[in-house]
Order: sequence, then C-alpha cells, then structure tokens
Amino acid sequence: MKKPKERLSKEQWSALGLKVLGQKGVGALRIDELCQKLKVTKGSFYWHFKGRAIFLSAILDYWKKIATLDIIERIEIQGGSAKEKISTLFEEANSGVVDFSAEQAIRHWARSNKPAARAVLDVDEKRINFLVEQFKALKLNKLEAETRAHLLYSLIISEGVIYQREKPANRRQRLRRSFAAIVEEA
Amino acid sequence: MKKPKERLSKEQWSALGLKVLGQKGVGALRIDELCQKLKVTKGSFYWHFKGRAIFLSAILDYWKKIATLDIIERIEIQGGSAKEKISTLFEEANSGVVDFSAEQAIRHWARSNKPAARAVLDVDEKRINFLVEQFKALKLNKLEAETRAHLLYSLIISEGVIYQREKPANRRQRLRRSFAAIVEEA
DNA sequence: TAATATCCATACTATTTAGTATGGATATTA
DNA sequence: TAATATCCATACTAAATAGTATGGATATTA
Repeated sequence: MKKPKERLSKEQWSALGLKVLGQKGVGALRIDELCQKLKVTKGSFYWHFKGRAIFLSAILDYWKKIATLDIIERIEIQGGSAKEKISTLFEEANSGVVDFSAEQAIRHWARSNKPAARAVLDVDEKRINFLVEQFKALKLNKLEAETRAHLLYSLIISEGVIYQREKPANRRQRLRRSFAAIVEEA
Repeated sequence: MKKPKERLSKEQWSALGLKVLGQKGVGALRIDELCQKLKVTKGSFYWHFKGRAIFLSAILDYWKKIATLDIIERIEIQGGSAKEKISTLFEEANSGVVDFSAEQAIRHWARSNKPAARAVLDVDEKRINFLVEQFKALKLNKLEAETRAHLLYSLIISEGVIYQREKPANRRQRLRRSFAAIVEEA
C-alpha cells in the first residue's frame, strides 16, 4: 500500500511558516525550503497562496488566532479566582507549555512591517487587558491594575528575550519572588 | 574643487551595518545595498571584510562595545549615589537617548546564531550585574538585589518590545509607579 | 620622487530564489 | 460514469545577490 498522498491545507502551510519564523526569522521563510519540509513542490505553494507576501500575512493571521486564544481562552474556561488565573498564566508562560518562539521574530518584524505591527499591537492589547481585568477583580483601581498588569507582562515577555547564565533553581526562585512582589498585597 | 573622496574604515561599515540591522534585521544586510548607502562599490566592502559572515561578526563586536560602554560607563563617570545611578539608567533607557533598535534584531538573531547568542549573553550579564551592584549598595541581600535588578531590567527591555496604544502621559505615569515599586523601600 | 601600501571601481561568474505556465493526478459532483 | 473542481509536479524565466579577478587611484614611506 502506497502512502495516501495527503493533500495540504492553508493552515498546515501557515503552521509550518510560523514554526520556521520562530526558529530563523522572516528572511528564512523560503518557499523552496518550506516545500521540502512538506514534501511537495512549489506547485502546491502557489496554488494555496498567490505569492510570498500573501503567505506572510496568512502567517500573521494564524499567529493572531492562536497567540491569544491558546492562552487566555484556556485559562478562562478553566475558571477559578482572579489570583489563580494570574498565577496559572504566569506558570504556563515560563514553563514551556506555550511556544513563544515566534513572538520575538514577529515583534522584530513589526519594526519594518505595518501588518506585523498591528498584529502585535492587537495581541499585546488583548493579553494586557486580560491581566488588567484580573487585577481589577482584586479590587485595585485602574491605574494600579494597569501598572501591575504591565509589569507582570513585561516580566513574562522579557524572560524569552533576555539571555542569562542563571541556574534553573535560581531562576525559579527569582521568578517566584518577582511574581509575589507584583501580585501580593492586592 | 572635487569632493575629497573620503575613504572608509571598518568602523563606518560596522556602524552602518548595525543601523540597518536595527531597522530591517539580519536578512536585510545586503552588501550591494550597504555599498549604495556609503556611495562605494563592492570593491571597498571586500577589501575591508573577507565576506559577509565576517562582516556580521564585526557588527556583533561593534555592538558589544557600544551597547555596554555607552550606557554604563557614562553613568559611572557621572557618579552619584546608587539610587541616582539606577534612576539615571532608567530615565535614559526609555527616553530615546540611547538607541535600542538593534537590540531586538540581535536578540532574535541569537536564536539561530551562536556568536550572536554569546554577545547578548555578555551584554545582558554586564548590565544586570551593574544593576545588581547598585541594589546591593542599597543594603539589599544578594537574592533580593538580583530579583529587583532583573525586574527592572525586564521592564526596560520589554518597553522596546511590547506594543501599546497607551498615551504618552499614561505611559510615563505607569513607568514612574513601576520604577517606584521596584526601587522603593530599599 | 620612486616605490609600496592602502583603498576602491569595474566587469564578470555562480548561485539562490520568487514567480509562471502547463499538464497530470486525485477527488467531488452531476 | 462523465464532467468538473481541487491539488500538485515539472520545467522553465527573471531577478537578486555573494563572491572573484584585476586594474586604477590615492596616500604613505623610503
């Protein structure tokens, strides 16, 4: 029996694109290379997408969809108190459960690409708003909630950006303390 | 009188490289294009650098040199109390005095390039160590100093990474509060 | 000033890559 | 089953780009 010769969907292309984007950056999104990884030829690619530019924007849309839904919605469904939600979000963010590898690439890409910039803007807004709401639920006023939400979000984002020789145990301890400082006494 | 036809130095090439790197990313560092901007041809480029790869590592070295020296040394020379140094660093970081545009590109580049990763590692270490020392000078123990240094550094780095529709006035207020929360009561 | 080192221009090659044109294979519907 | 839509392979073209070879111009030193 031969292989069924599965056909591809736009989503499969976008997913691979997002993966490569995270590993090597926008410039490394080469059509031929992607075709090899999916074991097809350019005929396939150009059937699904009119060109590279459209493919890139498809990747952005795909990212926008999963970058917020994946995290926030899952936490909302799970339920719990505001403090628990914040805690869960923080835990998941820096424990490798969610893949943030594409974030950095897109954020940098956004510096010279408007659609990318808008995508990041939307995603950041949704996430921060989510955090702000949680802090408000802890009976903090607007400004205080915004400050803490930003601070916590900064900590999360920068963990994937800053390089450190820190030992894992040390890192965990530091993050626990930082988290406590931001969330506590609220 | 004709133009003096100034000759170029390696540093000029590196400086331009770093600039373009910050604007468009590593992939956009195209030799022909850089030549146009400097109004020379490839003959010049290939006289200064054996090839593109070597040029890239030269840019990294250049960045390592200015990314730490520019900020930390100037503050050290200026002197003052630990609290003042921290404050100055924070002010300069998010007021556009120092150009952080290349940082993001290099940090992302570091994900798939060892030399870049080492450069970021070194730079982050120096900066964080500087902050840790300042916090220690405020009579905080090691762990507490490290935690606050990281937190403040996270805030600084992520300001250039996170996108927001926030109004400038609001942003200033928020940053002031965050800063106070991290540095205060020390 | 003659000789040498430094810096760059010109003209080329080879390679990579986006994109197109066309036909074939497989699935879906009439 | 015939007709049509969907998906992909093959074989091309055109453009962009890294790199080389060589000679010329300008500065530096003997």
